[in-house]
Amino acid sequence: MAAKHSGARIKRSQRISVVQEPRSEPPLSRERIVATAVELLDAQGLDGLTMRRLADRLGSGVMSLYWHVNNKEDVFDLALDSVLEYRGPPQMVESQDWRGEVVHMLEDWRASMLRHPWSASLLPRRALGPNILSRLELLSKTLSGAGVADTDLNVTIWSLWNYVMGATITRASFDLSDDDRAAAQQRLTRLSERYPTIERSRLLLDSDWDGAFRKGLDFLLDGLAPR
Amino acid sequence: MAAKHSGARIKRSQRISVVQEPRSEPPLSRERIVATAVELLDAQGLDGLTMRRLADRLGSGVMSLYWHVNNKEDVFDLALDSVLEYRGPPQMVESQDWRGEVVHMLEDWRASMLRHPWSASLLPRRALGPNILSRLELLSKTLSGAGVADTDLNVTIWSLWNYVMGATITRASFDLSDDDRAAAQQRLTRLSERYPTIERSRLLLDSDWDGAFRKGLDFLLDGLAPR
DNA sequence: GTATGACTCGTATGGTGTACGATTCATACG
DNA sequence: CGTATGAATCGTACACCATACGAGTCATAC
Repeated sequence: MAAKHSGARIKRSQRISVVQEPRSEPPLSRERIVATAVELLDAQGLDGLTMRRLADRLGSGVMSLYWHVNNKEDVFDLALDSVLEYRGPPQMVESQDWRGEVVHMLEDWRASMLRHPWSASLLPRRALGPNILSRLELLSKTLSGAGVADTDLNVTIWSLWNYVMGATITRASFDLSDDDRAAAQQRLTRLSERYPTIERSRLLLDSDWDGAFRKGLDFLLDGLAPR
Repeated sequence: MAAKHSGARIKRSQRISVVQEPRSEPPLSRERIVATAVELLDAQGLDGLTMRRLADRLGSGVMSLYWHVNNKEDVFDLALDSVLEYRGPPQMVESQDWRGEVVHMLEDWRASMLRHPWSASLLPRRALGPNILSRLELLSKTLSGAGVADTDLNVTIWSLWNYVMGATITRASFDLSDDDRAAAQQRLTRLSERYPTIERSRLLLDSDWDGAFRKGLDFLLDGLAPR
């Protein structure tokens, strides 16, 4: 069999099918599959994506998907990276506000993942796609330009990565289950003699996630800032 | 049907079975199931745990498990929390080194999860069990006692949580696939014109995970330290 | 006209979680 | 001594899953 994905995709002339019943669907393509997979993931979560449902939504047979895609993991990888594109900071001017740029990129990163809550928990488990690598490259360049020593660069980047990933995965998980969180806090209140401090601070009910993310990020950057 | 788990477990008198073929296995119990599930997860990973394999390893029928456990999610929850117990800092003396205590607990937490690499990616997706709540309680108490203002307490705790979770999930995932990482870096080298900075710093090959964790944690604590 | 290769799809296989009902057996009570 | 009760075990069955395989369709190139 020839290589299935030879790079260039051949344009198909419009279909003048007479024998088959008319099918309004456009032809399958990797792009359509990925876009539909993202829809499905957004609607039904990680477990909601099955090849059958994906094919149904595309109006195609299940096995047709495998022409455009190696396997289900492929679908995950492509959907994930398609959601992580970064368009850069708003203003065109060459800003010297490195800290602002870093914060903007990281907040945008987190927002992108929260728009597709399945993506956060997927990212660490899959290979790094081009869009996420671009983000890391930009982060490296900015920090390096801001004076972070080469010997500290990797630690700095991984610290920021860790913080963003932890924050977003946690937020995305807890967000899915407001009831669970209320139940957890209730359980906690019943056990307040065992966990008095986190009960008192209402740790699990604190819902200003965005503010907490920003504040913690500021603290972290304080610690990381070029000395 | 009566409640299946009524708290106290009835001791069974020893089996003097004559009719059945002798079975060396001890009777099923929640504890045995959880312990075996941890074994299986350690050996085969998250996807390796199936109710059938679990029953096989226990020498029991699949459906017998459901007497002791509600469903597969239950098994995950119980296995997860069983792995997160904390025994406290080594010395008995009432230490005033709050920072040392925090670092010790967080490093132990990370180490516990890395001993069972499936646990890290599971933790944010499941409800918080008693052992992890105890860790949070201890963290809260220590920080509060160290002078962190009540208004900053939640942000501080979540920042540490985020950092630890992100670091451990990432480490556990990358650890599973050394080949993948080498392949990724090779791919990166081929694309070094697109990602020059992270190529130069060999971001993906830096393998001093423990040192990086500790250094980043120090930076973070610098930022969080009571001002 | 016919050969090629891009593309689609039906069927089949071996896996999954778990609902349901039958069965075994130790104990409690007449 | 029954016999009734409920804990515990397990076989079977169902619906769903990813995907291997091979057969089919169709536009185009020669």
